[in-house]
Amino acid sequence: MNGDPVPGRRVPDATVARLPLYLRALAGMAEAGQQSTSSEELASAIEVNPSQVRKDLSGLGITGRRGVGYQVSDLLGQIRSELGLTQSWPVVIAGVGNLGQALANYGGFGERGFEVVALVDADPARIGEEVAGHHVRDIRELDQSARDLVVVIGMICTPGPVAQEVADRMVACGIRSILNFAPALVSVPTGVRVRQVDLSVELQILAFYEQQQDAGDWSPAPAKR
Amino acid sequence: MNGDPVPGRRVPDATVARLPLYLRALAGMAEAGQQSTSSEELASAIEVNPSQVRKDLSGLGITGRRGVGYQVSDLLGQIRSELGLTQSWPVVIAGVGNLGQALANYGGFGERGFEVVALVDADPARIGEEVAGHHVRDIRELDQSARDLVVVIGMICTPGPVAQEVADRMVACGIRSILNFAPALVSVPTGVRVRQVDLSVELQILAFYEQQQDAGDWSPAPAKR
DNA sequence: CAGTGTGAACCTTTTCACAGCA
DNA sequence: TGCTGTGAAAAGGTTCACACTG
Repeated sequence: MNGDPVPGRRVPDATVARLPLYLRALAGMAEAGQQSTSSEELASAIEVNPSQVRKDLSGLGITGRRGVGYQVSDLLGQIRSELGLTQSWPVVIAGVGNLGQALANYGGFGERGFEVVALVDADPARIGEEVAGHHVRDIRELDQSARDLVVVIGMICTPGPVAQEVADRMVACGIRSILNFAPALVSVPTGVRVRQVDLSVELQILAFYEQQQDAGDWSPAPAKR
Repeated sequence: MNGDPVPGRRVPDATVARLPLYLRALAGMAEAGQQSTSSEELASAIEVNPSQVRKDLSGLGITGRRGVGYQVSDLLGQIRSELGLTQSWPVVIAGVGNLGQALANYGGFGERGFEVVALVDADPARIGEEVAGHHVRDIRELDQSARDLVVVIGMICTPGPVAQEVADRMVACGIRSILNFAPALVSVPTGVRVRQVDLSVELQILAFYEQQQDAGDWSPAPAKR
């Protein structure tokens, strides 16, 4: 199945971004008891071209059977292993406002091997509160918590202005991957990865296309993501 | 009318995706009382190449002064108008679980011209509740609400399995842009736009790169500044 | 001069087309 | 026969280099 003898080399970023989508589609098929699938079925499930699917998979060294397709269970295992989801990843959330609480309670993480193990905040009123089965701790204990729990992934759910400070603190205690929901860019030393998720950015992009439609009538609606 | 290589205005998707980032950077500058800026400053604020900035702007027909730079206030106005943020967009949220509530309370939308005007849910226990200053209404009244309030943007914050059903309902009442937070792809007729935001996808991508580092030899990955 | 505007080179990603194999 | 695997072409996006101008 895997334990990959490391087939090709570097996986294109665009492929990496699609792996979670394949995973979701495959999980659905497996749950429905489906045994095998095709590049065409996968492609339509995630809305890309079938050759794209074949390129992605073959680039990972994953191979199907010609004339037949891919084995759902194999594929599931291989992609899961490629994404590093065979282990469980402890995660810390900084900032337990509305968004932080929502994420702490969000079931989708656990299902995929991410376990929220600590919540921290700077607001004294919040410290000690119980959220999603955890005590909220003082952010100044982050160092302690992160090391104790071997956390390497942190999520920032604070207001924008303090995001950088929180990120620095995370980096200082050995966190190497940060998912930043605060509406501010944070900068980190090389070797640390940041992904930015700004909810209002997505809305603004929708507004752009909405307004395009109103303004000048383009004949064919692209309909692309 | 003709679907040909139109000389005028076709903004590349990649540019559109950067506009909200420019906007945020510019808003910060304006707030700090800064009068003018350069492609270099903007570039470093959003972490792209300066020529990228000049390409983006000139592609929008926005022009600076050679040897000088761009006027912050002008630029702000032009990008805001390009994004359609001179008007206010009424938005409806379907699903008031943790995430829906967080979004309903999220300040970042209002600042940018998105106003949450209605919350709907299918759970009888939730209907009538007060969330973020709104009564939660029965999702079956969505049609009524959406038309009354001229909503064209909807956010889906329901569990995955009902997302498609909710999307269909939204489309049926005239909503043309959907931001889908549910972990499921929804399909819609052409002319309706969907953007998918899956919180666990982002985490999975981080996990991939995290694992890469652990696994392999240390051929210094670019790690782009 | 400092910093924009832009053609051309370059790189990444997607799509096409078809050979190859169960 | 049906569907994978993959070179080759096309499209899309980014970076370079430099002419140009206030």
